[in-house]
Formats: sequence, structure tokens, C-alpha cells
Amino acid sequence: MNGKLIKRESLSKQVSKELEKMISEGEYEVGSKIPTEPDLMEMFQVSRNTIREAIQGLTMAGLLETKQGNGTFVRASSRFEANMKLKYSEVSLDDISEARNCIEITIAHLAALRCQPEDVEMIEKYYNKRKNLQVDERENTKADIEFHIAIAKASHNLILIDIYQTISDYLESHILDRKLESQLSTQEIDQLHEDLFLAVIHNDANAATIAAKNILAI
Amino acid sequence: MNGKLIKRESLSKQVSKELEKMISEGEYEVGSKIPTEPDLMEMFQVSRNTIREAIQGLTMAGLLETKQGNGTFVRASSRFEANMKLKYSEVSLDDISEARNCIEITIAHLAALRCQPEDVEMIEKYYNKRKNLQVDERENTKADIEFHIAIAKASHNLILIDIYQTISDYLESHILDRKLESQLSTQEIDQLHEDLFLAVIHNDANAATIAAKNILAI
DNA sequence: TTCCATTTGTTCGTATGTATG
DNA sequence: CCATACATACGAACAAATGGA
Repeated sequence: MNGKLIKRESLSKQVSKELEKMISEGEYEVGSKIPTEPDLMEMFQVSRNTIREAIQGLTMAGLLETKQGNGTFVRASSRFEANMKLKYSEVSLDDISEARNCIEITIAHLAALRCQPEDVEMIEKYYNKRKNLQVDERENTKADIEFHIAIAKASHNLILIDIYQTISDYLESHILDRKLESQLSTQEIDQLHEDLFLAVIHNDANAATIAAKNILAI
Repeated sequence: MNGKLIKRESLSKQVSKELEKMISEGEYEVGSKIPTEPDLMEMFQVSRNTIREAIQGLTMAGLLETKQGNGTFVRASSRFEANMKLKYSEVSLDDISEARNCIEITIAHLAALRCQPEDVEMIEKYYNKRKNLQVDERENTKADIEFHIAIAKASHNLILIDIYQTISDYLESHILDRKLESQLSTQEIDQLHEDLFLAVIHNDANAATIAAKNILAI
């Protein structure tokens, strides 16, 4: 009768995803308390067990934190943030910056050597997105990171991709800082990204290496 | 009456720990099927929910794998092994090698700049251990990795240390292969390690970078 | 201080669905 | 088709911790 009733996904997973979405969208802010289990039962029309299973999953992932006799609180707004908070609670911005510098060049090099047509498509997509979002610095930075991640994926090295994705969320504020402090104009920064873009899609590994170094020097 | 009845720990946790112990001790081997849920209920004298919760925890941790309509199987003998299998199951040796090359040089450079007396002590310890274990190739390789990890720690960059440690377990067979295929003699390889060792403890960043590159070229 | 309502934690029981052999 | 075994979901009861009256 109802196509939506194809319930290939368990109720707890559905609840979990919905909660995660609400958290990531800021509906429940970091540090705040989410509704009680009885309230969530009412909201989602499922049993307490199902609610608890969903909460347990998000707790394991580090997004939530439960306090007996008090409530369930939002610990992080995303899995990445949770991962970083858990794993790298004592990491400095310098550490992140160094790690980025370390792998960015290798990634650019490998991406130029290995990028496939579908990689080019993705890279181009985010390159253009980045170029068209010059007004809003925040949005531009997000697109910037997406551009770099697309290049990382073109490297086809699963370890490097994983590392880059893990630290990329922390890069956001870092990149923004650099841009604001930079001596270079927006046009010059754009040019550097275009250099990297062209080098990668033309499979010029040496040029990609140089372009990556130049971007890191911003 | 019975000291053991202090049940500060939940039943499911107790069952979980007991199962994990049995798995790690090899009572249930990797790939084999553990008893069915009803059997486990009988064994531990708890409800099916409790059994299932314990199994779910170990499944999440990657130690077990449940197959509906078939049984529950041992996937890994320890959490560490599980973590590796889960995260880098599709990683090739080339990926690891590339990632290593990528960060090894940066690590050597930073270690030379930042190593403290206590770092020198550790590096020296494993340097000597490595030198004195020339007979057994396997032991030598282990000491080799410990030597490199000591250097990584001297970089004082938590992210790079973490990454290096994560991939180092996969490095063992890789390094062994390289040694066996190498054109260089044991003495020459030793010399390269001594170069790196001396460069780092003398805070010579450039020499450390070069030494690291030479070692990677083995 | 004690008491109590709230909230999460733990455990049990039961029913039904789904996959395998 | 059937027995077995895991998957999912619901309901219920009590324990334990918290915070406020």
C-alpha cells in the first residue's frame, strides 16, 4: 500500500539518524539536554527500548552523553567533532596545521597521477562552487574544504583520504584565519587554487606539488 | 554472603567481558561460531536480552559478527585487531607505504627540531636494541618500528604520532619485505639508521630529513 | 536534613519477522 | 515445508542517581 513502509532500516536506526540530523542542524545545541526518553517515545511513536537503542548508538559515536537521573546531553554536533574531541582533545592548531601540510602535498601529487574522469567531475564541481561563493567567507571556506577533499579522494589512497577527512573539520577555522591574515588578495588566492585544479586534472604531478606548496604558504 | 555478588557492573557487561576473555584466550577461534543465544542464556543464567546486549557490544567493537538465521561468529580475537580490520580492511600495502613516506620525513624533521632529553633517551634505547638484534630478522624489524615510533614521539605532534602508531602495525611485514629485497647490505642499512639517529639527537633538521628520505629509499 | 518526583539504567518476558539449511 | 537461530520491537518492573521542595 505504502511505498514508505519498506522498512529495510530498523526503527532504532531511523530514530538515530533523525536525532543525528537534528543535532547536526543545531536544533539541539552542544551542551543542551535533549528530550527525555518518554518524550522521545511520544515524538517518534516507538517503544522506550527503541529510543534507548538509538541513544546508545549516538552515545557510542560520541554525539550524546547520558547522565542517570538527569538527562541526555549533546556532546558534539557531528561524528567528526566527536572523534576529534575523543581522540585529539589535547591537539593544538599547530599540530593540525603541520599534519595538513605534511599530507596535502603528497595528496596533490598522487591525485594528479591517478585522477579518473569521475574524480575530475567532483573536483570541478567543488572548484566552481568555491569560485561562486566569494561573498560569504564562511561558505567559501566550506567549499574550499570540499574542494580539497575531492582532490584527496582522487589520490585513491584510503589512509590519506581518511586522515584528511578527519582533520578537515578542524581546518575550517584554521583556513579562515589564514585567509584573513594573508597578504594575498582574493584574486591571488583564487589563482593558486586554479593552478592546483588545472595541474591535477591535467595529470601534471610536479605542477600539482608546487601548487599545493603555494596554497599552504598562504 | 558472597563477595562476588557485588554487582556494580551490569550483567550484560559481565557477560560481555567473559566472552571477550574467552575469545582473546582462543577458546572461541576466529571464524568459528559461538554458542547460540539460548545456549548462552543457559551458560550465564541470564535473559536473552542480556545476552543480546553483550553480543551487540562485542559486535560493535568488531569482535563478533552475527548472521541472521545462521549464528554468531568470531571476527577478531582482540579489539585492536578488530579496529584495524574495520578501518583499513580495504587498504593496500601501497597505500600504507605511501602514507608512511608522506609523514616519515615530516616526523624526522620535527623530531630533530623538538626532541627533548627524555626523547633522546628513548630513541637511543630502541636504536641500541635494534642494533643488537641483528640475528633475528623478525625481532629486528619490531625494534626498527619501535625506533621509528620513538622518533615520532619526539616530534611532539599528537596527530602525526597517532597516525604513525596506527599504521606501524601494518608496517612490520612491509619493512621486512623491503629489507629482503634491498640491494643494500645490513651494514649500509644500519648506517642509514645511525645517520637518522645522530641527526635527530643533534637537532639537525636538514640532516634528519635527508636521512629519513634515504631510509625510505631502502 | 529528609522526602519525592523525575530521569536514566538494568533486566526480564513475549511476540513476530527473516534467513538458512 | 519445517526447524533452527538471529533480528526487531514492545511492554513492564524495579534500581539508582539527581535535583528540588
